[in-house]
Amino acid sequence: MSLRAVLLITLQREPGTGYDVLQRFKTGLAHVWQASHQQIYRELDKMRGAGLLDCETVPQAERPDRKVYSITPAGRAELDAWLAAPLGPSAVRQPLFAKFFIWEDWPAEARQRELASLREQLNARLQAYAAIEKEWFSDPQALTAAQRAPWHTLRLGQQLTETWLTWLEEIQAEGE
Amino acid sequence: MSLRAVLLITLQREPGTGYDVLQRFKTGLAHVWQASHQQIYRELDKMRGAGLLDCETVPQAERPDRKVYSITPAGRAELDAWLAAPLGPSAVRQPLFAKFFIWEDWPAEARQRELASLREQLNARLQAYAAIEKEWFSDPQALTAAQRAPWHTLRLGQQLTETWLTWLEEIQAEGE
DNA sequence: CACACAAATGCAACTAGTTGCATAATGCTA
DNA sequence: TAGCATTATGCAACTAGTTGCATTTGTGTG
Repeated sequence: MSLRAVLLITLQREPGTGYDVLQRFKTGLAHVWQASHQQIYRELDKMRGAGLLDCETVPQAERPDRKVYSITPAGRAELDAWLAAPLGPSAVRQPLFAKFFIWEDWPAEARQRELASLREQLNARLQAYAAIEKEWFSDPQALTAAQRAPWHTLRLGQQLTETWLTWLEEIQAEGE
Repeated sequence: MSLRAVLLITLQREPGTGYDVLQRFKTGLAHVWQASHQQIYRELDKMRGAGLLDCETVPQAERPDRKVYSITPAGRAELDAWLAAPLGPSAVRQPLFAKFFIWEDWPAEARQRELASLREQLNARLQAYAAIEKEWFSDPQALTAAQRAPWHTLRLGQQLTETWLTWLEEIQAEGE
């Protein structure tokens, strides 16, 4: 259901194609939602079938047609209903934590590789956040309420990543 | 794949039934992995079929048989392979963040309910952590290396939850 | 010129997880 | 004594997400 809602949100802001949505998921929305192109195309088609989206096919010279989706009143209603209902708790799945539960059998070198790899991932994430911040929220003082809200989500993302990194550094220091 | 690995870990520590594993997922492993009984039973049977687990059926007077699973050498090998390979990055899916991206159309009362509900969930999580800490790690000084590792995961869980709560309080304060 | 990449879409087969229902005994509570 | 929780298992149908492959044309790189 949540992918649907995210698609409705991005398309109510501005109609677009599956490919457009994919690009938004890769840049401005990267810390909010990620999905493969296959999933996006399939879901958009299902939503059109369910009457939540309209689809206008724009032929292009010598290239595959662009299918531009826009939200319908029914889609708008579904989005409003989703906004109104608080989200349920999400399931906990922490494969890394599981490895810590079998510490005795987790070879030291594998462990060090794992933690180094995680560290890279976390640093890469911080860089991605910085890029988004620079592009969209370069002046936090000048933000309107509507811009300020998504900016808060970026801040939380950064803070969570920093919490991870601090913990990681402690663990790595202890490992020597 | 990760559910498999988590099942291998819990069963190599001590053989048990699907029901046993479910109980462990509800208590000591609650911040590591959660899965429904259906998923667990199905996966255990598939793993037995793949030769990763042995199954011994223990009949009980007037109740359904207990099926006690234990890990085989093949299962052990699969677990070792999983431990050796660093985990890939996990997909980002933050439905709450998505709601912040449509702030203009997110009614204030729905928003307040959402944040209040989240706050309860986070506080409940902290309480669950405290219960686990009390039961398993009451004396952090006296922990062996093998106990110390899972204790670290609990600490990170707590710190992440606190990061969330601090952020939430800021957002709620700003909302007035 | 060959090769890779970007723009733009899609099918098919798979794995992972959810939801609803069902069974069957025991023990506890109103 | 009726109803509910616990112990213990499972099927069937569903939704969600992944992986591998395939098409067509332009544009840039070595």
